[in-house]
Amino acid sequence: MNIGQAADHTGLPEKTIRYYEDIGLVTPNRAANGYRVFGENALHQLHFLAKARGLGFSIEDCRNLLALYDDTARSSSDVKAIAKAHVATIDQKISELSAMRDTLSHLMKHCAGDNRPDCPILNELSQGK
Amino acid sequence: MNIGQAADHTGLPEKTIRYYEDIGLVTPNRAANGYRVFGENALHQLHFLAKARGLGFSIEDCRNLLALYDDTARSSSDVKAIAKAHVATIDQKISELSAMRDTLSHLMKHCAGDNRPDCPILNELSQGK
DNA sequence: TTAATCCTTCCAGTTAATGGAAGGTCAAGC
DNA sequence: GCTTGACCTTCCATTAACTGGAAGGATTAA
Repeated sequence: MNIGQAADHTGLPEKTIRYYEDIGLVTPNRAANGYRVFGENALHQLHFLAKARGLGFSIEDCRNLLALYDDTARSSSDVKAIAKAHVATIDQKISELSAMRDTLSHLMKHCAGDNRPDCPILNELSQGK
Repeated sequence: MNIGQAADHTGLPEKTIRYYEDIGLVTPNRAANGYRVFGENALHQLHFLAKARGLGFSIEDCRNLLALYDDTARSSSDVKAIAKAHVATIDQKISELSAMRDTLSHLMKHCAGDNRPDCPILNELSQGK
């Protein structure tokens, strides 16, 4: 299977697949003409990557998860630890974003949003040390 | 005021301040020795930037907000529109992160996290087209 | 005078791709 | 056999918003 089909199969852009090979996440074979050939194994890895990235795991997390997947002597606790750290990161981001959201929507409630220049949003941004 | 003091005042790293000058967000004066000199105006802009960035506005948003701040003939609706778009972006991110979080914590609940290799998290990542 | 800070510019690296140029390969149709 | 178009290759540059570090000039205190 060439890269085009692999892209169709996994939903990953060709560029992304080439990039994943570049950084050593996948290693497709090569045909005599230099084209990448994706066998069942490589395709499987791409699917794995697509899912893991879709869940927000970093590339390095993905690398580690793939290694654990290949390691039949793994401990599930290692996998769970990665997931746990990732959830903590997500929670952190969510709470930061929520705080921003609250502040902003509060300010917006007090901004007339008309053609006059007075604006509580700008006032807030411009004042205070 | 030199860049060190400006950094202390605003909480922004010196590097970041130089970067903001580089991209044209602030334009401090220069002393005879080449050192940057931050007057009241520049310092004020840095505070503004620190707050706006703290609320997650992009650099381009910040550029536009600063321009609106300087424009006394502005319409508050222009400011509000930027804020509104930003809140929409934040909401989008929050919902994506929440979805990831839910999926992950569901998977984690079913992962023993012991020294056995069986792992529902890996199973999920590795299967399904 | 010298050592410790502080300042300068410039170059490279970060994350995870994405865009585009220049060019080789292949399959179909005439 | 040739051309056309789709598909593939590599390589270089760019994105966002900084951050790190090197090399070297300026200032200040002892």
